[in-house]
Amino acid sequence: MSPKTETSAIAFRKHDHRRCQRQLLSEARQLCEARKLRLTSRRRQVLEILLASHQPLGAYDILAELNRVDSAERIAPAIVYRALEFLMAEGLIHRIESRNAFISCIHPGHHSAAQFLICRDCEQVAEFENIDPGLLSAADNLGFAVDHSVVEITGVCAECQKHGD
Amino acid sequence: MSPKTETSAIAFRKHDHRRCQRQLLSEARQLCEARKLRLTSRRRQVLEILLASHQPLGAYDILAELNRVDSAERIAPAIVYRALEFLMAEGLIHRIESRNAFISCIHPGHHSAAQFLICRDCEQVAEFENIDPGLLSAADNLGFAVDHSVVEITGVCAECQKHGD
DNA sequence: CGACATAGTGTTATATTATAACGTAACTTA
DNA sequence: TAAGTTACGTTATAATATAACACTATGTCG
Repeated sequence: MSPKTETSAIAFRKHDHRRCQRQLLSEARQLCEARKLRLTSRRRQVLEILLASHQPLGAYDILAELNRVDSAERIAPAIVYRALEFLMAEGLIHRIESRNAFISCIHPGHHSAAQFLICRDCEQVAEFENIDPGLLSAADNLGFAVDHSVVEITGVCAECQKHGD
Repeated sequence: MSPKTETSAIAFRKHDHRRCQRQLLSEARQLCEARKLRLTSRRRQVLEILLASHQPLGAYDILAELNRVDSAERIAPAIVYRALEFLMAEGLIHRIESRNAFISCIHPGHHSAAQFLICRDCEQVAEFENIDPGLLSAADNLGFAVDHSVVEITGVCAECQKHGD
């Protein structure tokens, strides 16, 4: 396994997730500061909810979590979608199209193409950077100008295979 | 441009679409016959609507088209979704996750992984077969068992670049 | 043929995901 | 502090998808 794979597939490896979480939040703060953007408390709340795991959450799951934590409020969907829009625009989270869900990015702010391996059993998601050069060269041969890529591979991770489905 | 690319990127090339359409419908019929499956008239209608172009259509677009063509009926969403489910299971169409839409498959019945280049201007979609070997080998190194892949690259095709956006 | 089993369809209702529109609050900067 | 801008809150609704159940068509075996 290459060092690159080690970093990318952190979701599928035991790691100190508290530290992972703190690290990513701190990178997000720095990034917003550098870009003169406001990581408001709503945006931070939504990011923190996503940073809590390497699993994708639906917008309404995030909404439920916000409403659970601060049970005095009754937050509406638009609020969550707006925070998600901001976080995606800044490369702090990704949308998993095949699940209508969102996940924290492990390389915050890199706008490069991401690829995901999604375990359908434990729902952990590993993120990789950089898209298939073969496909890119096919696009290039066609004169196709690439903008955005969605690469989502679903399957069963090694751990879940061990435990049986 | 390789011969493979020529075939795959048919959507981005001038071609006799009538013939393309007839050919794919006939392949679908043969495939269902071979598999002892019923290509009922509903299923055929939905397939034909998708075969009419190399553009993805939403389930509700298909529904509207069914209701337009046979204005006596008032068809419900479930009917369309059921036909789509059958056609996907048999590899006659694909779902484009990044658009919540469906498109006819140009290699009917091959259950192999498909990859798409989607023009955000003309909405034509080119389909390629076989997934990035680099990503597959990363999956393999992790002991990740791949089931299903979603590879959707959005951009602007050569023709639309010429015409300016 | 006729009774049964199964697969497909039609219908109603509802769940899930996402956005539009508009007013208010908070921050920023002169 | 006033004006401009950005973000938030609220209400309503749009767009996408599925569940549940009754009815119909098709196949099949006695």
